[in-house]
Amino acid sequence: MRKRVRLAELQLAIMQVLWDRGEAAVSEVREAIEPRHSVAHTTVATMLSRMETSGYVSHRSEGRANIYQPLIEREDVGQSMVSDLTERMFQGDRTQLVAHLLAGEDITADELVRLKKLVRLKEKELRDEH
Amino acid sequence: MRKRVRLAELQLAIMQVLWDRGEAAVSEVREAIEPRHSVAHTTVATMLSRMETSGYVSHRSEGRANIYQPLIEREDVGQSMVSDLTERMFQGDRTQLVAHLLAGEDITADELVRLKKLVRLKEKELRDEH
DNA sequence: GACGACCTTCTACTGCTGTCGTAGATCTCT
DNA sequence: AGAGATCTACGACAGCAGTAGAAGGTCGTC
Repeated sequence: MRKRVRLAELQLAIMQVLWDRGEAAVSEVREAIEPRHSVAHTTVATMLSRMETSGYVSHRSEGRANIYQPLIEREDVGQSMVSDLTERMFQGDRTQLVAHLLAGEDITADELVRLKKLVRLKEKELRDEH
Repeated sequence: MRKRVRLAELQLAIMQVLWDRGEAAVSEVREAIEPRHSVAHTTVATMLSRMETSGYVSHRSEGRANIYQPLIEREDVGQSMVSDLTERMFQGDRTQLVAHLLAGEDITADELVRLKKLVRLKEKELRDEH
């Protein structure tokens, strides 16, 4: 059982970059998050440094630059955050979560098909476990 | 379009009580959240007072006590928070969200059935819109 | 009419997140 | 060698969430 991780806004954006690329220098991270989060270079550096303290990333030094790598996995964090929301907002009722998801106005027929597939797949998986 | 609301841990716990009961005095709220959040009476009072400033609740005074009521709706907050997570964690891909939900180990066959029903219902709803 | 129980309001402190500026190291190009 | 660009490291500060003590009002009951 991995421990629960809850990442805040900017931290998550930064992690996404690291997950996408495997590793990245501070300036790469900064550029990558630029569209949504327009912050100074030092802001990113500070964040990364703190995230290292928290055990989320590690770095090695390459020339003058620090290259950061993720230490936690995207899948784990994703699952943590979904469970977390389910518990806090819907008292653990997963169907509630999905209900709210579907209530979002702009859901497409195509998405619904994919969702059904996901559920069917999981059903099969459950059956095969015995 | 209602505005996005993101509630933190304790605040959400407090809102849940108000949603469940329609309204509640500080001490009621405190008792209700006790199991998960064991905090002083004044902590709850402070929180509620700040939440009033943020426009999440309002209160009227009944005798010596303040009775608080929710000003935001459970449904709206639920949807806000789901959208928010979907965007921040899964780049808006809702199927990803569900995939992670299903990856939680302890999902039951019964839940899967209910999920399928939800999706089918939504499909029907979409079709009927034309 | 005084006591204790119960409430609110005010004030304050901690820790986390976000945000940078400044200082100083280093590389790179002319 | 000197000028710029680029990086890190450090320190600072603001805002929000959580937490609660102290001070002071109000109510019921002997």
